[in-house]
Amino acid sequence: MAAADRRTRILDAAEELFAVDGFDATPTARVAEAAKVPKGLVFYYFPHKIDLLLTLLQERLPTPTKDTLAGVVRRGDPAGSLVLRTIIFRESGTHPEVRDHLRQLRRSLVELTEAALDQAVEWTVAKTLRRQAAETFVSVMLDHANARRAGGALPDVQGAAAVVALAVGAPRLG
Amino acid sequence: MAAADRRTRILDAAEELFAVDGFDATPTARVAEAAKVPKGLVFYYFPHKIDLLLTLLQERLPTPTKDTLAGVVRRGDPAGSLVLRTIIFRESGTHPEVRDHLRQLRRSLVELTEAALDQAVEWTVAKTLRRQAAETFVSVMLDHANARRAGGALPDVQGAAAVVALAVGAPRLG
Amino acid sequence: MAAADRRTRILDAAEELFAVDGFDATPTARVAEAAKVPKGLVFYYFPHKIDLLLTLLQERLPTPTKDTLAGVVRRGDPAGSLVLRTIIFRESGTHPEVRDHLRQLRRSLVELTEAALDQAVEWTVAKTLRRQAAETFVSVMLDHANARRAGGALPDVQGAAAVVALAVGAPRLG
Amino acid sequence: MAAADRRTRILDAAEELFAVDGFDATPTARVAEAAKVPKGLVFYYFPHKIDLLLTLLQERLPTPTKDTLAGVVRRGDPAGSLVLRTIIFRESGTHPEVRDHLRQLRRSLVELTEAALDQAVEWTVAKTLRRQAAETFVSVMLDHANARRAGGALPDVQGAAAVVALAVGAPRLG
DNA sequence: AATGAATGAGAATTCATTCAT
DNA sequence: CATGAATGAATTCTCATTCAT
Repeated sequence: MAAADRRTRILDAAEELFAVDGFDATPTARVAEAAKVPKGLVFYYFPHKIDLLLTLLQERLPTPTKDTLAGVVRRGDPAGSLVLRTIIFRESGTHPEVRDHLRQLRRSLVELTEAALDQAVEWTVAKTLRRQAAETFVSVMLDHANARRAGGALPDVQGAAAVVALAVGAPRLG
Repeated sequence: MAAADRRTRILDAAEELFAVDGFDATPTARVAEAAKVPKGLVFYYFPHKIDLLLTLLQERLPTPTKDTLAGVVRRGDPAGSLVLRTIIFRESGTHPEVRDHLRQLRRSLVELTEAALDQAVEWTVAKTLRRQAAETFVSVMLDHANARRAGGALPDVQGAAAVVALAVGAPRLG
Repeated sequence: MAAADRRTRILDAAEELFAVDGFDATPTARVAEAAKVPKGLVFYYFPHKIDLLLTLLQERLPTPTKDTLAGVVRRGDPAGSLVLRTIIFRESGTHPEVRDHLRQLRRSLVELTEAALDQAVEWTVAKTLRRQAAETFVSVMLDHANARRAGGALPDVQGAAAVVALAVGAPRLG
Repeated sequence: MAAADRRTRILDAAEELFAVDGFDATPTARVAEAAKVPKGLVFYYFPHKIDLLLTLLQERLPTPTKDTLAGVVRRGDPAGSLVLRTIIFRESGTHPEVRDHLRQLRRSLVELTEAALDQAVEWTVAKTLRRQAAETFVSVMLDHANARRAGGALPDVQGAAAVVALAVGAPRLG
């Protein structure tokens, strides 16, 4: 219990710090400090630094769902795990395992969006257009997540939803 | 001129290495090695490592032009400076100066796209829609550049162009 | 008895691992793992790592016997491990107890060899020569054991036996 | 010059410490300290700890010569440390390069001893016996060096020389 | 008696940066 | 101007040992 608790605290700290400062720029010592555990304990649970990142991805990155999508459109924000996606973006260029997660995330988002489009319109949308529309929207979602990390002005996800809806002739998307 | 040449070689090497491995993961020694100059010379021209990155941004990141946009739509590829944008994305979360560059890049791309939309359609597009359409397209462009660095499947920029064109009622965009 | 069993398994594992990888290069955790006991138990029975080695010395290093010697000569191999084990100790040459054991082992091997020589020849060998011959042979035995760890070509123990036998004028030694 | 000097001091310190305490038991920090250079400099010249050992091997391990052998026999001591140095290498029996050096050293010592035997006796010694005699003597030399590290009683190298000489029928060896 | 979580003192190694020449 | 030797703070990781339960 205390044990699980401390492991959790370590992951919490890592998530926060990796998102803010980046994986490479975050010494394990700082993770330990933020988690208020001794340095050795971090390596007890996560023998290599990269294991922290991988564990975060495996245990905390939820598979996108219909709700995810709805949340994105409604609030312009991909629900809870935005922080983790932030991390994914940053590190995917460097760590292959992370890259795979990103690839998968994109694919499942596209599929989900296609399904959402199908439900949103009453008529049949041409396959190609549907795919293009879905990919466009997913790009905006990902760009949004990425921009949030990068700290610039955030793209307007709802606006994109409107644009895409118009393109497929639907009144609204979501 | 030999001097200018060596300085250029250093920047070339830095650009390449930063793009591939990331800024933090690239020791200055490796830049020197790749540029075939002595290590001391790198610090002679760029007293601090970050100066390499900043100089790259200032001297080599072109302001987007109409041609940029045309190139993106036509070839689905943001012209020459993709590499630098790669760097921008990766480092923007960590280095404030870099973040500013990214912000500016996005803004000028949006403005440019709005202008392009105006030219592409014969009638007047509602301001809000035009802005949303432009932002959507810029998101796709940036997502494309980012995805290229991350190494996943590349989003379909031309498809996005088609979607956006449809949304604003234009036959084609570009 | 379960207890005795587990203690034995720990010593077995330690002996094997120390012989193969060396004392310093073998973490106690690996001993525990190899013995299939929890890590804490190793320290329960052997409060300090060195105690593993010392116990091995005291409980498992048999006093060399005539049979030992015969085995060495006949098979060119230090029967089962007697000498091989000495290698273990050499590792921690800094530890006084270990050094003492090693010294003693050498002495008793020399004495044994002298006795063997006496039996092998029918006439009396000069004391000095006998001692020199015995020491020579013991050196070869120990060098053999050492070389085995180091992984090089093994010295020819039987050849050495022949040489020594010739020197003291005996037809054969062993 | 100052540079070469400091590099030399590092190697001197390493040689001394490795011989006394062993390779594994000697932190690079202690080498630096003994050489009176900053820790970083050790890694500047020898990027990995093992390089210290390898360099010692390549630069300081002389090929054994006739004089070596004579010294060994005459003073019962491996002239200056030739063999003593080999002990260093035995430490890191896991490193292939080190093992190779050790193997080679043994071989060249055996060859040298065979040549010495040929010169020492007037008649022809049978090939097999000569080889056995040489190997025996080399084993004693190596065991001597080893025992020195272990700190026990030193085997009598001159006695071994006498034994070997007797075996091949020569009055004296060396 | 038994154990696995916890700890912290090192260990090797990296690297931006300085500076004497 | 140019350079490569020099530096030391920082970083990841290891492991013997302790101890609460």
